[in-house]
Formats: sequence, C-alpha cells, structure tokens
Amino acid sequence: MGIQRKTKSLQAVYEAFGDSNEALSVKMIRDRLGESVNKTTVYRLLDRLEEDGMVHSFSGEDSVTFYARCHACKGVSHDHNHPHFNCVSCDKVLCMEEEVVLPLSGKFKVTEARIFLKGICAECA
Amino acid sequence: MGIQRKTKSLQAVYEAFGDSNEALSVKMIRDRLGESVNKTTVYRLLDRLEEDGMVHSFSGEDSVTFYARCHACKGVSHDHNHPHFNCVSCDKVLCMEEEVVLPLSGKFKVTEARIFLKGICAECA
DNA sequence: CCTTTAACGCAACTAAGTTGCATTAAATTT
DNA sequence: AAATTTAATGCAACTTAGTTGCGTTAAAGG
Ligand SMILES: [Mn+2]
Ligand SMILES: [Mn+2]
Ligand SMILES: [Zn+2]
Ligand SMILES: [Zn+2]
Repeated sequence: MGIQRKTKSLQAVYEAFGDSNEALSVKMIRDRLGESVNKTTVYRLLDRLEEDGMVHSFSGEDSVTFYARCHACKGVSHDHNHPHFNCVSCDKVLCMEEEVVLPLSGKFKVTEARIFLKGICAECA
Repeated sequence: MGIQRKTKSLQAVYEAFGDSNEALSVKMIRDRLGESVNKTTVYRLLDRLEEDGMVHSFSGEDSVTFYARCHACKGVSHDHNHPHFNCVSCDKVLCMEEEVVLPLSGKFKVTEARIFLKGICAECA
C-alpha cells in the first residue's frame, strides 16, 4: 500500500538522496539527518518508498542494505538488475546506468542478476 | 597464517562441503554437523580455510555469508569473480564455472565483480 | 474543530558475526 | 612414553543490522 501521508520524516528521508544516483545505507541517511528520525521509522519509510517504486534496495558488502532513488525505472518496468558500483577510493556506492546482459548458460535459467562492482569512480580517477 | 593443526572440527567442517560446488552458510554447516562444533569455531575454521585458499566466501541475500570449496582456483590465480547462483526452487547456492565479462564503462574502472544470480538450476528445471 | 487511523518513537527482541579468556588437545621435544 | 608448547576450542559477553509490539502523535478529510 505504500505511502499515504506526506510527513516531515518522509520528506527528510527522501530528500537525503538528493538528485544523485548515490546509494545510501540507513546509517548514512540518519547521519545526514542528524539522527533526527528514529531508525525504525527510517526503515519503515524506506519500505514504503520501495513499495511505491520511489527507491530500490540491494545489499552491499558487509551485510548492509543500501537504498537508492529510482531514476530510469519510473514507469511500469521496474528493472533493478542494473549493476551497483562501489568506489574503493571515495567509498561511494552508485547505481550504474549500463545494461547487464544476463549470462545465458545451459545449466541455469537465470531470471535475476545482482551485480556489485568495485573499482574507481569517475571523480576519483 | 591459516591452518596449522588438523583437528577433528576442521575435518568435519571441511567435509561438510563434500565434492560439490554448493555454497553453505555457517548455519547450514552447523546443521549438517548436528551443532557438534561451536559456532565461533566454525567461523574461525572458515577464516583459516579461506586464508589458505581452500574455500572462498561471498555474501548471499539476507546478509548471510556463504562459503564454498575452491575447485577451479587451486593454484596461484585465486579468481573469485565467478558468479554465484541461487535456485529459487531448491534454494541451493552454487558456484558457477562460467566466466563473466565485466561491463567496461567509460566512467568506472571496474576491478572486481560480485555477481549473484537467481533462477532455476539444472536439477529443478 | 473533530474524528480517523497512518505514521511515529521507544523498548525489547532476533540473528549474524566478533572478541576475550580460560581450557583442551594437536604437534613437537625430551 | 611423558612432558612441553601453543594452536585451537568452547563459552559468555558483546556488536550491529534489522524487526516487532504497543502506546502516542499528527496528517488528512469531513
Ligand atoms: Mn540502483
Ligand atoms: Mn564460488
Ligand atoms: Zn570515488
Ligand atoms: Zn534447484
């Protein structure tokens, strides 16, 4: 059912992402907000935002879930098979625009891909 | 420094993998062993086995770390960029032999890839 | 302004994984 | 075959991400 009331907390959490394609963890979001919003609330807001297709989530490295605003996938086709990238220099986690070709294999029928890449981002290069 | 003593616990944990390319979580390993080995010990054994290149680890879906025996990567080139596959039918997590072409991009310098695929495995097809 | 109930904050909880420390048991030496 | 050394183990206590129940607050609509 998603979001039904536009509360202060909701706006604060959503605006924490800005316009960028940077992915944030709950801890990072709360840091940006000065811990003003209760962590349970942040989790629940992100759940609702995801339900409504406003953000998507994926798990990063150390068993931490990241959330990012949906940019490309506004409409019907919520294709979140796009790769995510972690810059080892600035530590940012970003959504990549690039399409991913699902590796076709004789043995496996692949329907979903979670691709987490590491390396150096454009700004740190 | 890795493993220095071939203890009963070590053999039990290592043999839990069998010859297959199936990946196991600590919980799964302990279930197979009838909880006979303390969980701290299992974590430490897996750390040492990984240090010695006998197993490799990667994070699965729900913030659970999986471990699998190293098959292809016996020698010097410990290339663990191979994909891992989760069958949604039998729930098994498997190492895939297939090579994956890293998505080259102008913006990002990719050096490492964690690829987690979902779908239907050969036996469940 | 009043009512309804979605959203909130808090405390308590779960589960994966880690750490310190005393004890046990491999491996090596006598 | 002892005695010695210290890697490995078990336990309890801890950390951190995330969840749940419940009483309270506040957004939205009449
Ligand atoms: Mn993304
Ligand atoms: Mn593997
Ligand atoms: Zn960077
Ligand atoms: Zn299967």
